Amino acid sequence: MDTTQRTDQARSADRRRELLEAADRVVLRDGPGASMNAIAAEAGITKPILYRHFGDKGGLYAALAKRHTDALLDSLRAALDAPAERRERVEQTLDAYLTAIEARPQVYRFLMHPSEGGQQSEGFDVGKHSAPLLRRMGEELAQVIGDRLDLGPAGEQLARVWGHGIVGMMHAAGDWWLGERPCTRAELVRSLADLLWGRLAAAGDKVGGPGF
Amino acid sequence: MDTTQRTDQARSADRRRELLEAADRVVLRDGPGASMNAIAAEAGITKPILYRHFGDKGGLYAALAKRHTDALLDSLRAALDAPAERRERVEQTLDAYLTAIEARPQVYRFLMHPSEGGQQSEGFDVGKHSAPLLRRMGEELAQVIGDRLDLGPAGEQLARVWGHGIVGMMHAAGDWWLGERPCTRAELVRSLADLLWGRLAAAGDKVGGPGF
DNA sequence: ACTAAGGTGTTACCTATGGTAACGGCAGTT
DNA sequence: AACTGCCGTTACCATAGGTAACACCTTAGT
Repeated sequence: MDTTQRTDQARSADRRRELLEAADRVVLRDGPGASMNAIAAEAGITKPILYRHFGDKGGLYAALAKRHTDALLDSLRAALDAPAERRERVEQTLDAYLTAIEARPQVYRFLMHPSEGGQQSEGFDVGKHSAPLLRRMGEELAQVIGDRLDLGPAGEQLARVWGHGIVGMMHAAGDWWLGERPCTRAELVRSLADLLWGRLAAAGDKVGGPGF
Repeated sequence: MDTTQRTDQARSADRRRELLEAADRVVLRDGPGASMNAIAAEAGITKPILYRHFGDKGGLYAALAKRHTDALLDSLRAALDAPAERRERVEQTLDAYLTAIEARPQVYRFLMHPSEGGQQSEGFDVGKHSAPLLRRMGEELAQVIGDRLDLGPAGEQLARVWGHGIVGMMHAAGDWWLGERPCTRAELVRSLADLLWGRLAAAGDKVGGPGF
């Protein structure tokens, strides 16, 4: 009986992984607009099985998103925990994120602002995934900041604001960069780190201008 | 003949505005998942007319988004151009943005991460709108920064990176804040401005910690 | 060997939605 | 009176998400 359940569960888990991998391929190929039918076809089966495994499309996409999100967060954590001075760590982390989105843009386009790829203008309610990743990254960063920096009495809150703010900065800049490729990754990293290091505040007004 | 065309055009424009206002009401009520049927019903007409006016759902939503986007950008420009010193302006701008999203969260949820509201998990390809607003804000800010700050040879590029980065920071932090309300708007503004002013870089390590 | 359970898989169907075709009517112009 | 141009309708199509009902196969227990 134990063995039965174990084997059953194991097979089910295996199947689930297979299905997720098929879904992954399709999403990577067709974009986030991929239909359940297409995914099922790629997996060599039909829709109802997908629904039995994942409940609904949101469930499938959530499972898919979780995979990549976890992977990305791991790589970011590694960069954040590296033995180096602060500026170096920040740059490493930014670079890790940008490297990831550069290597597999489709994946991260899917995670961030879903419905975009795909020839069809169809779609579904994918907004649910974007938030989770950004939020998780924000909270994670906030944790690190709050743990390691001495920010005074309201430090906890400050850390959270900064965590989400920095993640948002990274995300938006990365997204824009991925679309226009106006510079190298290293330059982007430097520019963002400079921003975080207060260079905006320190910069001088342009001569003759109205000041800023 | 002239009069004819003029009156026809005028009536058409009026109608278009009416339709947009109806769509606005529905989107505000039902979220971005609002169906074309619902919008048509609210306007007291049927679908084909909407399609004649806006082409497709994307067109309608684009028109809708443009309205709000323009309005928001105006208010941001005003804050950015106010006669005050730099820090003050930055805070004013952040505050203007946050005030706007606080006053009409539904609108900005629609503009930013579309498909989210609505009881249905239906949706359509709204990802197209999010980008435009963020991008436009980013470019606008980049312009201001590039125009007024002396950033050396690569200043142009730096300004663009910063523009998009800051906008992303504002967006993500605002979004998170709107969801959790962990502090007052003024506190959030101060925290973000502090971040921009390099307080992250300047903060001391926590005693006993591994450093950051 | 027979049965019960729980997984896999199918076909066929329902519903809602974006989108369109074909039609009719109502104004003003010529 | 005929023409043009917009408003508006009903009816329809295609596609996508999601579900019901049914069949199969493997394994456990009797």
